[in-house]
Amino acid sequence: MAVPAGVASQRVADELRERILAGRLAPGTRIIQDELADELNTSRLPVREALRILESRGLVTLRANQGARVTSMDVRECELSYKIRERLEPLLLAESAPRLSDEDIDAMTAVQERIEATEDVEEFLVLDRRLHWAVYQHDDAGDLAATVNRLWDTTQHYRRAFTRLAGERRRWIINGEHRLLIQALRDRDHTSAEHILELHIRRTRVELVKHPELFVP
Amino acid sequence: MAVPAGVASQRVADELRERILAGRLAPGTRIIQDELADELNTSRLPVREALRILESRGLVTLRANQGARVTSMDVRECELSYKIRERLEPLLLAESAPRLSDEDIDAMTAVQERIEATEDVEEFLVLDRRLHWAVYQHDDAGDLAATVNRLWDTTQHYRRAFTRLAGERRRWIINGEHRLLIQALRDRDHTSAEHILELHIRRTRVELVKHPELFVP
DNA sequence: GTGAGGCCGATTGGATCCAATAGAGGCGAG
DNA sequence: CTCGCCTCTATTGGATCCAATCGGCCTCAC
Repeated sequence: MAVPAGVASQRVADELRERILAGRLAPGTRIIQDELADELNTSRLPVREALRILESRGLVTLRANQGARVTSMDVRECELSYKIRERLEPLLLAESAPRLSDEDIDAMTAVQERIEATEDVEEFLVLDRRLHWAVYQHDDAGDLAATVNRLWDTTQHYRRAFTRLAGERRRWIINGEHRLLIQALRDRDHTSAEHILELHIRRTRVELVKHPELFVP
Repeated sequence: MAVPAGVASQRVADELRERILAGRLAPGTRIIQDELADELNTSRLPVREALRILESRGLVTLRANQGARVTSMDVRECELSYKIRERLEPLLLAESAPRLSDEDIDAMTAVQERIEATEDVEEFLVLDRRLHWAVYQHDDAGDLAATVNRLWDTTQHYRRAFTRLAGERRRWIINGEHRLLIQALRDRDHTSAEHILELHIRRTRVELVKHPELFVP
């Protein structure tokens, strides 16, 4: 079976990213080039390029002659990621919101209803991310979106751990904020939407740093 | 002569980045892997890895089977980069400023004096960047700094073009803002420093977008 | 028994070779 | 003369091979 198409290194990078984001590769895990190459039916060369790509995205950490490991963060770095998100995501919203259609906003509501219905952590993570990106979907200059995406990627593992120990109360606070955000967008009140979004991220950050035990494996 | 040390792909990436930032490779220029490999006395493999690295940094653009080109921006993308800087650099300042020593601030003043003394565009670009990074030097979580650095990198070419056509009046406005910023830092008035920095970047952005002709090569 | 030093396997880094693709230029038909 | 096809070459993408380096383990001296 020949490799179908597309640049192999991109394919490897996508696969590896997926494994990390899905939690199948924990922070600190060593990545051996040969193993990955064998599993993905390719040579080590695309794997090496993929590792460089993911290093630049912050998902893996390379050290000369010592191989690659899944990047791990401490609580300080994670907090800073959230502070960056607080400043950038409202900007992303401002770029995208004027072009949101009523149908787009209906779709957000539908996603939010599924968020409220699910009990599964993995499903929550997927849907929460989908909701945010539904808000940003009409941003046209991809650079900002790429930066923010990177922040979501590098903090995904800790967001999962945090979600696991979040109780029902916290979940409903999140849902309330999401509902407020969607309503502000529906009202075309973009300034309020920006503020709600900023507060939503800040509040999550403040809760997160109350659990430094998530960062000491 | 053997290659001294350090990972070759990093060395190639650094060299290529330097050439782009120095303006020796204009946006849109095609980069041929063989040529670069010959010039740097290495094989194409480190060059390929270097191109991946720089692609992730936004400095080069890769298209499958069509090689690499120095990334070019339109006025819209450049404006967005400045908007991002407006939000992130004050944050970077807030992280770093509390740890600035009096000597650090004296050094900034010295750099600013050199900025005011020079007539040379290249020297201005170097010193202006050095001044800003003197402000941010005590940031410890490198992720934010890396993001901002990337923004400086990708807009460097257009900053150069803009500086070339800036008259004496604009230069003195910039100098005034720099002086205000340094004074606020000296007074340990970090909130004002953040605001001055944000306004400094915003004003530059507003001026920049008045010259869309810089983006049509 | 313990610590230092050296050897060996595992793994990464780099070079060369071969295959696949895109773009340019020439050739022929209309 | 022009348009379209086709070959041919320059360049990129991928695989394999060889060299360099790191870390663990064993040995030996004290």
